[in-house]
This record gives sequence, structure tokens and C-alpha cells, in this order.
Amino acid sequence: MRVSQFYLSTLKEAPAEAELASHQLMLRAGLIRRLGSGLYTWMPLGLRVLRKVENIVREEMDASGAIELQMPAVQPAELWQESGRWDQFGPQMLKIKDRHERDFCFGPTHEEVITDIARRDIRSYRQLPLNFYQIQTKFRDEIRPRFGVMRAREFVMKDAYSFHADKASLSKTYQDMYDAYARIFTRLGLKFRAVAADPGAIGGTGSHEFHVLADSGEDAIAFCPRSDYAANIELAEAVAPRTPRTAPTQSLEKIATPGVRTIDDLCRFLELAPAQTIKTLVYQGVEGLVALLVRGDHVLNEMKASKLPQIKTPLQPASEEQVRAVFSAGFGSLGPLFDHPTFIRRRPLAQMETARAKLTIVVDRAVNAMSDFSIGANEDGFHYQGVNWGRDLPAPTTVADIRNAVAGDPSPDGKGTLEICRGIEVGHVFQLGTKYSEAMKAVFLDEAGQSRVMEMGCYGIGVSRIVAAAIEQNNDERGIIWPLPIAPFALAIVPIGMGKSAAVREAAEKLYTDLSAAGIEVLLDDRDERPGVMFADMELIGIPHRVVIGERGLKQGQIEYQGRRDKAAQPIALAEAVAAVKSRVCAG
RNA sequence: CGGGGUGUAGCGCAGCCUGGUAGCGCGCCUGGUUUGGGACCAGGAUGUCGGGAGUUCAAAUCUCUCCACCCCGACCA
Repeated sequence: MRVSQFYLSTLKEAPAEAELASHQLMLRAGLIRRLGSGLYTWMPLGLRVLRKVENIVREEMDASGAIELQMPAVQPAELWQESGRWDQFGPQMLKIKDRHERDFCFGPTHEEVITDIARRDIRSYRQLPLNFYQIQTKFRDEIRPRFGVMRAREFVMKDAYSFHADKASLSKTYQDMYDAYARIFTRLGLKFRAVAADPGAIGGTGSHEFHVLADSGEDAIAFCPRSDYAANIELAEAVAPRTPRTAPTQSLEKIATPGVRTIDDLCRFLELAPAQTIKTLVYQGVEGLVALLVRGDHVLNEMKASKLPQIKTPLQPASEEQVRAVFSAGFGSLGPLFDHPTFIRRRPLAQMETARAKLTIVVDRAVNAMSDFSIGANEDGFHYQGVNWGRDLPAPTTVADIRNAVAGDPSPDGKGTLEICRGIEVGHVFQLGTKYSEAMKAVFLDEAGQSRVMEMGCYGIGVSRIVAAAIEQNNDERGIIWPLPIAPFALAIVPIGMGKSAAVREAAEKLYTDLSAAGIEVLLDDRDERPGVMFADMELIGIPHRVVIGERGLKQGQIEYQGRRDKAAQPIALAEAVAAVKSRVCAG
């Protein structure tokens, strides 16, 4: 490709709307242009990258035995009403009406459509298993689209859905997909990690996410460097501390803490470490309120909390009024000392009793192991210090894992200590089970002639997100550094003064022709711009390999080669240029 | 949805407080000189100052309202 016949539109300055490196670079390099919130045009250069990602995904899906099809982006409401998700999916789904006022949605996902296909087409166990996939545009009306195509509303996704006669077959395909995903992200040249994940809203049993590792990632991953344990922080088990509760050394003391509202305030006021305090978080329970006790330096895990049998779903914090009615204190001075004689002063006991009787207290494992800690006194402006379970108040009866794991926690597999890193979720595999096939009556006849519900799996890859994630992981102050497999071009030829010098022009043209014929994707910068402009552009758009041809070198029969990550250029004899460049490009 | 911020030429911004009819850099166009790291000289084009309403002799500037976009939050009591 010649630059003069292509379309490059680079920007010197990043548009103010972009914060993240990949977003800024995608705009500056002219890969994408924004149309509206979460809506992007893929410009020619960006589209080349997107297609490369798609093709790698397609090749590996095909190789794994999946079969490509394409479903409509617009889907009738009836299917979604049948699965129960028309209302359940919520405002993320873009609902539209046709001219007859019939309801449709722009598909946020395709379980319903594919299950409809399966129930119409598949009759016998002999037809199973099957794994269909498509690469297609989805629309999800995100609560807050951001970071360009990283979290866009309209985006390209590879989604696959498998159908099985039994769970064993589902497990096998699930494993096949897991392996295919590992191959895909390896081929894309990305540093990634597969992590155990929560099946979430889509439902089902087993689930893994694939994350591209990047500090700017929106997800936190807990992993153990000494084993293969890795899980999304939402799921990672926070086990009890290695050291059990120690005997009390301090005496109980009630302290006036005027104006103290947060754990930070408390620690400053009492000169304590947050790990010596307990925060009391109050939520709506199935019956009455539920107090969740988490160590001051820990973070409540909402997903774990919402799964507690005592908690009313969806997880909803108690109001200040509700809290006051039970604890006789407001936020900032709450604590668990329910049987302590100093508990509750301000209100008549009778009024308290009913609400109090219904209160449940759930204690995190780490809290259970604490001694000599500090908590709210259930009286505005007062805290207790030197509190100990079993002495000042009863030992906790309900202990559960309700917090996020943190770096330094013991690994749940017992093989070391957890570390935390951040990642961008680019793939997710689920074992759905029969959630959709049952709701939509996708059945088949087994060997015995019995009608049975199909087992299902589903497998997604965020194709457009991968482009952003790849940049997030591969860039420097000059711009993008594409991994070769997804680079829009493998090699840039930069001729210097080609308008003036016939020798430069001829050498550049010949090299362009020869290298193209050798199967290399070459971008020839034939704009006759000043060298600095061409260098800056080729670096910004991230072409992995570059050859510079100038009169200066040609006089010695030489051209220059420089890899995008190299510090300096190295001379190459013009006579051997094709072979020399080809070997470098093929080396990666 | 809550909080904060921004909207002025294609991009980045100043001007707004203190009202007098719009400017800078980059980019773009023409001509010339340049050509190994985002050139230089000369000339030039481009704005319903986000929309609407109001105040005023006069509004980019003040007031109201709507819209769009960005950031943070929507666990941390």
C-alpha cells in the first residue's frame, strides 16, 4: 500500500476527550473517530487491525471445530420474553419499535436467537454436539461508556454457543474453547491470564475470564505466583488469616470520638492502623437488617455479600433512618456490641426490640480472627477500643467470606500468597447448563428415544476491545507498537527526498515491489514529506518494522533497518535488502 | 442516577471575572525556498462562540433553560 493511495489522518495532539493511552493513541493515529457517546467509526487503518484480530479469532475457532454463521443484529421481543430476559436484562438493552409498533431490540447478545435455531433444527443426539459462532456488532447501552472502544456501546464481539447431549460433552467443548482462547491470545501477541470468574448475569455453572494484563484494566485479578491459581477479585476466596485470634491484651475502653465518621477519621483520631478497626456495613436482609463486619482496611465484596442467604437481593444498603431505629446511632458510630450493657440508651427499649431481634450479624473471617480492636459504640460520637470477642461480646456465630481478597492473603489453594494485578477482560467462557434450553424448550431425542433438554455453553471474545487492549499493553511515548500479527502493515518504507532523487525513488519502488511480492505487507510512504514527519507518523501508527532509504546511504549501497522497539537503525546492503528485511520481519 | 468539569475554526487552547461584536499555536489553501527527526518566508481561507430564551443601546462574556461530551462516584458509614 502506498500512503498516497491510502488514508492516514494523524493528529499531533490528543483530543481532550481521551484519557487512557490507548484511547488517545487510537484517535491520534486515526484508527477510530467518535460519532457519539460509545459510538465509533473504524477508519481504514483501524479497520485493518480489527480485521486481523477477527481473522485470527476465526481461524482458531474454525480449527477448534466451531462453525461460523451470522444471526440478525435486530431481534424480536418475543424471544426475549420467552427466556424472561426482556425485562430482566434492564436498561442495557436498546429496545426499538418497527413501523407496526412491534417491539425489537438491537441484540446485546444472542443466546435467545441461537437457542431458537437449535430447537427448530436439532432433533437427535446424533446431531450433537454443535458449536456455532459469529463475529458481529453488538449494542449494549452501557451505564458509562468510556475509554473509546474499550467500553463502547456498539462493539464487535465473537460469540459462540455450543449444544450438547450431556454435561460431559459440554465440559469437553468448554475445555476446547478454553484452549482455543489461549491459542488466540497467544497468537495475538498479548500478555494474558485466564482466571476463574463469576458466571454473573448470564447464569450457569463454570466460567473463566481471559484478561489482557494492563495497569489501566478495569478488573482486579488475584493470582498466586507459586501455583496456577488465578481468579477475578469478585470471586477470589479470601481465606482466614494464617494466625488465629490472639488473647486480649487491652482492656475495654469507651472513647468520645467527636466528628469521627470514617475509618480514616477513626485511625487518625485514635492513632490506630485500619487493620485494628472494624467497619459495620448495614444492608437490607431477607428479614430485618443485616450488619456485615469487615476489617477497616478491607473492602466488602458485594458479589459475595449478595449471595449470603440472609441478604435480600439485589444488595441494597440500609437507610440512615433504618440504621438509627436499630442501633440508636447513625453511620460512623456503628458496632456489633449488642449484648453489652452499655448498648442503646437513647430510645425506649420496646421500640428497639422488634427491629433488633431481626438484625443478623455476619462477620468476615478476618474479623473473626481479630483481638484488641476498635469499633463504633452505637452511640453518636463514641467508639470502643480494646474490644475482644468472647470477653466484651459473644464470639461471632455467623462467619463468612464477604470481603475482597488482598495482596498478601494466603492463596486459597494453600500454595503461597496472593498477589493482585489488573486486567482488561477480553474473553469469557461459560458453561450455561440448561438455563436457556429449558426456558425455550430446546430438546432432542436421546438414544433411548427420550426427550431431553440440551446442555449449552457460550463463549465470547471482545474483538474490538482487543485492539484497544493491545495498544494499552504495547505503546511508548512515540505511539503504538503493534504486535506483528495484528499490525496494519508489517513494514514501513520511508524514502527520503524521493521527489528529488531518482536513485531514492527507484530503490524505494523496487524494494516496495519486491517485498510485497515476498508476501510482506508494506506501507510505502511516498508522500515526499520531510523525514521527521514520516518518521513520526510511522512510529505513531505503530508499524513494527521500518526501512529508510536516503541518498546518503545509497552512495554506499546501503539502506537502514530499524525495528519499532530498537534504539537505533542498522545499515543493510541494498543488494541483500529483500532477504535481510524479510528475515527480520519474519522473526517477529 | 449523584457529584464535578468542559463546550470558542479540523485539533489543542486564550478571551468570560470587569459586556463594546473574536484571537493564538498546530493543521489547511496559494506562491517560493527547503529536505536525515513533526521546516522557513510571504500571502490567504475557515467560527450560527453547543441550542433556545431573557437582561441590555450592545452578550462569547450576565441570567435562566435545554443539549452534548469528559472525569469521579454509584462497596468503604
